[in-house]
Amino acid sequence: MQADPCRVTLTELKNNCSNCNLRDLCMPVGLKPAELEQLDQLVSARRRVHKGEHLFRTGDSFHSMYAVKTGTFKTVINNADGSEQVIGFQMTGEILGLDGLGAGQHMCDAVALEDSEVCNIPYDSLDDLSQQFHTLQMHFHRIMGREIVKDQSVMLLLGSMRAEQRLAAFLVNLSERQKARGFSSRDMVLRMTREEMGSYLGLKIETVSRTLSKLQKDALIRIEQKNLSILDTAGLQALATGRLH
Amino acid sequence: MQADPCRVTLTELKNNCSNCNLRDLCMPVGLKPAELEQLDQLVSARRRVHKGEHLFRTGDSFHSMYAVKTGTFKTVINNADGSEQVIGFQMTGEILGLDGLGAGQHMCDAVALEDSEVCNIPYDSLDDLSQQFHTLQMHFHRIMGREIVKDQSVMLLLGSMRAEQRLAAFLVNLSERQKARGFSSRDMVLRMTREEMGSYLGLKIETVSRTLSKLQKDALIRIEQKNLSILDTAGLQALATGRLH
DNA sequence: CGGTCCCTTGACAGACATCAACTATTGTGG
DNA sequence: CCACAATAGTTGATGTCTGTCAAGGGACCG
Repeated sequence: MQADPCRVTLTELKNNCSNCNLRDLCMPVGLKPAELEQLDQLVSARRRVHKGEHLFRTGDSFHSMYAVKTGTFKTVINNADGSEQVIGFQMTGEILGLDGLGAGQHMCDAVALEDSEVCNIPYDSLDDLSQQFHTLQMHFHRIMGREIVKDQSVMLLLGSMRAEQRLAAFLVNLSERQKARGFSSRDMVLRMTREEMGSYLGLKIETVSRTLSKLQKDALIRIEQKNLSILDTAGLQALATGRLH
Repeated sequence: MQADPCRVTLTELKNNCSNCNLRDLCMPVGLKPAELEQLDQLVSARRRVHKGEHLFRTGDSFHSMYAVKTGTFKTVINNADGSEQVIGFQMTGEILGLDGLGAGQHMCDAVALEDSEVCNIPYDSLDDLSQQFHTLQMHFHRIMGREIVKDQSVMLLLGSMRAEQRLAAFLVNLSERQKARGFSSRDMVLRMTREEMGSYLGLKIETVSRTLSKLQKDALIRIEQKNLSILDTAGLQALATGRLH
């Protein structure tokens, strides 16, 4: 199985990490000018992925990681029995594809939730460059470390929270990530369906719907289709961290 | 907060990865003799940790990773509301402490489940050596990639399996890891309590106990205190992968 | 040998899943 | 641009799995 180039447009636009407005969030954090220039060489191409299309699939051989330039993705694991589960949502500035490092092939599907664009980070080149620039290597390790910690906090969520708490924690997390990107932490658009939320949170779609309704009734949020407003940040946070009930 | 040397014995025994019988499982996989020798220099000290003692704690600054030489550990996350959850069990040859890479401090507690011994892998040294030996760097990345994939498969378990399936998957996983270490995949000793199992699997202790009893009633396993025998590997596997019910 | 911790089992309750019906929204082709 | 179909979301009724509460037995340790 190969990365399907069929519907995915590969745009050979030159990237420029140096000037990218994501450089404080993404790969180049803390690099010196000379190192940044090298990184620019490495991150050579961007790639457009339309809504619903795959960036990569389970089993695709691993050559590259991807930084989300614009848009949103979901990553999905396919279970042995045919069922699938969303294991993450990636937004602007976040890195996709680290799952391929272990076995040399991707272990999940990455699908665009809206028309999106990613920067290609070829692993071999990053590897080589890491050998020259210690800062880059350290930063790469830090990114992987954060990925591990992030996954573990999801394990905590799935293992020990109830539906309302899971939703609250999820929304607070999205809000914080929006804020870190300079967007409103109060109003946002949920790019995923209720079902995808549920899959990620280990809940059925009906439970997601009911719980969102309840959060709205309790005046913590206002939700209208995909448009979310957080009305009571402190209250939602308190719910998420289990300081209530 | 510092690593507490109080009760943990630091033995300055010289390690020898070259001769270690774990070298096919652990850090040195696939290294050449010259590289192995360098690794021997790096992995300088071993450390004994008695049952119930901490190898590191949440908040300890991150200097080193650890390879389990003998024994078993659990890693535990402390939630904001005081509750805690087991997020992993580490056995011989497995690496502990990768969670510290992200923020420079450990994000979980590591506790010995029996008298154990670990090899110290100082991060700075590994980092330096990785710059010299590409093989080592690649191997380190692979280890981190596997950690990420492992965590994601636990997310799958917690998000979409029912109690019986979780236990089955857990026992199958333990069995496979035992086998990879040259031990019986049929008979083993569960080093953790029912409560720790439950915490890891997102189940209460009563459910763990009941479910184990049911697996025994169905002649899939035989369990007597901490001693487990797998009677029907295929059946357990089928249950774990959801090919039944 | 006694205390503590660990485990098991039963009865009951509660949270979430399932089933079902209905509405709203999005996408498609004429 | 409208009409229709397909997809997405909401809400109610009911069922089931797991959690909670409770009691008691057994193993381990000092």
